[in-house]
Amino acid sequence: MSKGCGDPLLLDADSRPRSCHPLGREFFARPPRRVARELLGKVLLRVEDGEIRAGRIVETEAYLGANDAAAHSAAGKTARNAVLFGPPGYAYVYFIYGAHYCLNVSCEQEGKAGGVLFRALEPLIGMEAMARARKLMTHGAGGHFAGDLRLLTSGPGRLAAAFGITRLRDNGCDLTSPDSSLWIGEDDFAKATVKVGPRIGITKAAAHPLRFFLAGNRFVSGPKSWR
DNA sequence: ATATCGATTATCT
DNA sequence: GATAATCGATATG
Repeated sequence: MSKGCGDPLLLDADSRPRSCHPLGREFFARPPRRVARELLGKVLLRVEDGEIRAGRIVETEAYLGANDAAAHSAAGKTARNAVLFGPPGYAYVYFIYGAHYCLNVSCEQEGKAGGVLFRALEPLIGMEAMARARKLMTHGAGGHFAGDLRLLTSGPGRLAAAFGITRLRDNGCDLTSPDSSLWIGEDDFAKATVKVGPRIGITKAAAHPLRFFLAGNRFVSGPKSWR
């Protein structure tokens, strides 16, 4: 039983999230370790053609700029990773394994690299659109996704696909502005216990405990033994 | 339930 | 030319 399931966002007449307000730039202008931990329980929103997709952030990883061999920014600024060196609160989207996009948010002040990878969300709103974007809609289900909701947003590649995130569209997007198609909000969610462990899928600097997740949440990625 | 493996391409050496 | 902050399919216990 995951916490947060019965914590719906209230929507006003414009279908805009009412009880959810954007996180300010200063939230992200801090060390990635801190931002990664505090992002747990916050909400990622995609607003497109008046339609909303939203998910509770339940798993993140911190990447520490120059002091972290596993970070994309470790070897210095390039065209690909430039957003990580820019001002805080912007989307860094990269393409990996010839197949998947992954979403990060820039941290620290401009000039200092650092970021947080979004690893898993608990779906709140727009599961049908997420299933469509993931190409998981089954025939004859009457527009309702009947499969396991974990297939939508449990994993960095999956959540990016579910939210229609691509580098072309979203790299450099301001995640602190509700006028953006993609932004991060805060509601009255009471955060559950946070757990920490080593990051996933990396070879360099693999031992550091920089993966954060909500204890026992079923939407945390990977096998049960990781939750 | 856990393990292994192939796919596929942007980016960097 | 090698590598990668992943996923889904398949095999095996």
